[in-house]
Amino acid sequence: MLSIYNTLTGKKEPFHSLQPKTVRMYVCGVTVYDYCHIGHARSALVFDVIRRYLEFSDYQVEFVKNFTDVDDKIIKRANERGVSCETITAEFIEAYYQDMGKLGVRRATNEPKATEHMAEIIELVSSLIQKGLAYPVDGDVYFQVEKYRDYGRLSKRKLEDLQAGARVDVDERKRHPMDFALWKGSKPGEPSWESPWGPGRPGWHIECSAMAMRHLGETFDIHGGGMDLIFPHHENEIAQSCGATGKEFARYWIHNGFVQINQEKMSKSLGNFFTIREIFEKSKWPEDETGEMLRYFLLGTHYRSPLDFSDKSIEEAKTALNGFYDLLVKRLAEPEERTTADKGLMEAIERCRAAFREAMDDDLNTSVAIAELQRLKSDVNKLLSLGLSTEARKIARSEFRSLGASLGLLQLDAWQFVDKPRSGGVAVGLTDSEGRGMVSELSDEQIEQQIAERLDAKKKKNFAQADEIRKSLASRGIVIEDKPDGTSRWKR
RNA sequence: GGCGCCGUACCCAAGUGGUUAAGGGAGCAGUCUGCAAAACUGCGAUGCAGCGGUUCGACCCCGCUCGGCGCCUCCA
Repeated sequence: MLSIYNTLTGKKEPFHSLQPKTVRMYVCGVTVYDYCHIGHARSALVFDVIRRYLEFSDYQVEFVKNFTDVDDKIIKRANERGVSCETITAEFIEAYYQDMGKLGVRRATNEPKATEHMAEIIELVSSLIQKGLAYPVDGDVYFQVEKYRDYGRLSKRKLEDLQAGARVDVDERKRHPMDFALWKGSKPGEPSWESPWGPGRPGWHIECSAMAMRHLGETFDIHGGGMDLIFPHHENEIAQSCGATGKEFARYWIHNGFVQINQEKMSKSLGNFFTIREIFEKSKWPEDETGEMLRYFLLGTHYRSPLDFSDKSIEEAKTALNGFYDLLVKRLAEPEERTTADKGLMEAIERCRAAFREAMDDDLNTSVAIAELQRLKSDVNKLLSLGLSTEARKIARSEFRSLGASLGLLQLDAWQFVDKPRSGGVAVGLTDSEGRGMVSELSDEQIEQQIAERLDAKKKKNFAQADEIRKSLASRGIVIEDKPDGTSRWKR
């Protein structure tokens, strides 16, 4: 039974979907005016994993993630560049897909844009005015927070407390300083849509309410986003949505913790951020491996805890991943007739499966889930030396694959090599390599040739020459491992 | 000023009112090996920021102190 920490109640709660076997969830996406940084990556990844795990648990998931494509910052960027807002948003939506794709973040089942939901937004604002929860002023429309009883319920704040520390500009036209814009009258040169209050554009919060309700209904299961969205964004969404429908909006509110740099929140305003593409560009590893390293690193900490980003932590993820992929390759390279430990494998798998589920069921404890995968890795390595049949190896492989899939890990092509050995050698793809660029200069055949020469030298006890060849290959990123039977395997 | 979070070994990071405080990385020692590499085995917090309290018993509950962070404005 899955239980999830619900920001709304401040507790871990058993998860029950509204409709059996179906989960409807909405996650706040990004405002598309710039490249995404690792913080965005973490958020996207967390909800990607929640979605994957729900599917792994036999739910059908209707997953809606929006793009905010009308916003001050977009307008600003468009003006700076002298292009249209559409040009900007199209560019960064494309970049988003590229970056998240590299991280293995699957696309949501629905990815709506604010600009495509003006009718729903205007309708929602109108109904709030009708209900006396909002008021128009000079082409703007504001939500009147004092009229909504439960304002502050999500962020656990009282209106008075908010006011005391408020750093918002005093606007004479607002009835209460915390009243927020549902609709903004447009200034000349800004994108605008016709409305009962004149030409304008929606405020930030209303678009999410409108899109969520349009695609998931008035009440749905999960609403997620980064912790910084709790206030005011999600608080306002609740006020608008519940205010308009009189019904509950989202039932479970899930928020992920921040990525930090040296213990400080990573953010645009602090300037201490790394973009996703920057990390891929700087990485000395191939793209899919870098993606998985990042993913492993980001899932190594519980999703609600802060997470410090550093090069070192990424490298550590690499080392840990090597262990997994190396195991898969090993199983391939050494086919086996014996079945001595087959039974032990089944027990190990059963144990792992149960522990893995238990961990994930406990508020998505990916740290423990990964630890269980590690334990299985260790178990299998031990059993392997006792003797696992080819069939058993296949079973173990698919177990790693299926458990890994719910985290989006261990899905790399390297895995496929298990079925297709490459001329005696094995390309692992995850190894330490200096001068990776030179690797491609050596074909598999050339490498095999070198290895044959080395084995020959070894047979003649000419270890100096054998070591020389090994060294030479190593300098080109080829690592040789001698097997007990006198042959060698290699990897890049 | 208000609301909230965190402080676990060299590093990262789970966790529980009471059996050995997960797992990974690094390190050291050993098995294997011509030597390596990989794998395996062993070692590694008598203690979970500090001080009090509750309790038969606390790292886990309560209070205080110190240190770090977040939100209250746009923010994943």
